[in-house]
Amino acid sequence: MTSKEGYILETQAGHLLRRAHQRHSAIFQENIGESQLTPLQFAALVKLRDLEEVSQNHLGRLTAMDAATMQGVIKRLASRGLIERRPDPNDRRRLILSLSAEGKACIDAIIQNGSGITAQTLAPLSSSEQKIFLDLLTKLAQMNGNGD
Amino acid sequence: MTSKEGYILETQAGHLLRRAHQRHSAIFQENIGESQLTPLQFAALVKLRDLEEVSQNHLGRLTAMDAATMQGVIKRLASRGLIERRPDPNDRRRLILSLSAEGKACIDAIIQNGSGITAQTLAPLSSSEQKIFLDLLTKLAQMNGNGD
DNA sequence: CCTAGATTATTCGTACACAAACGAATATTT
DNA sequence: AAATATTCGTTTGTGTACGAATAATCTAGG
Repeated sequence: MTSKEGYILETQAGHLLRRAHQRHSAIFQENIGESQLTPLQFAALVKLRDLEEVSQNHLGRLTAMDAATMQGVIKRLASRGLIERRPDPNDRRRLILSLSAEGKACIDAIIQNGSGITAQTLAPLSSSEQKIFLDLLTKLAQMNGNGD
Repeated sequence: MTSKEGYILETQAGHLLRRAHQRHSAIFQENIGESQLTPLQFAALVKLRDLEEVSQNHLGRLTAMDAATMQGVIKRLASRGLIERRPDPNDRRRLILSLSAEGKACIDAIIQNGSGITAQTLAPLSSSEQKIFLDLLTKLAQMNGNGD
């Protein structure tokens, strides 16, 4: 009777991670407002706001996106006029990315919501549980042997 | 100096969930063997193995995939001969899904790896931490007010 | 019975996600 | 300097992810 129930999908870490990520994405979308930024677009703008100028691949590493994904995200942000691309005079392979005026205004106006989104995502947990969860999750998010 | 560092991307739940899910996917792929099943395809086969027969949308709800996503996953599994589709005589809208002989053999042979993949995903945590983490993650994976 | 509403599967469009291969450019080695 | 290797950004192909729209079908209420 238990022969084929030895493996319960609902208790597997991968399945739960996927569902938790789904739920977070839904919360993100409900709270990001009319800018209609996606989680990845938001992450790219946040990092760009911190660093002022970075190359495309470097920004990809900082936000955990591979080169192909980054290319699409940047293309969409650039087509909306939120970021600017210019060639690196010291390395003609590179594109230097920076926020446009609109991009800076957009992320400045929207970044407060970021903490609210995280709070709402973690709302099912108590305050102490949230700390523990983030601590453990951070360990699980670490890739082996890289990190810029 | 801290004016623009108030929001740290690396400590946000959404970013960490995304990275942890990325890491799990990589582990999954390294351990799934030559079947080359994806996490979603694996999940669909596992559920189908438990239930013998389900409609497509119902299986989607059980595995947390929307109808459009499910359609693609099922189409690929069917084209590989791992599952079979037949119309429901009691409801002509529905497709009844079931494992084919090859599908059953495939998932039977591969499901043992499932626990290993979870173990490897959680390996950075101690045994007691793993229990706590899965408990908290389960709470965060719960969508509000549904679940079939 | 019969219409209004819901459900099933499909399709379209957009956006990740990543392997693989590519040309151009830089870096390293001999 | 020449040959080799690496890095940068791009493109292609496959697979999620999901909103929105659709045709076919079922269900419920009048």
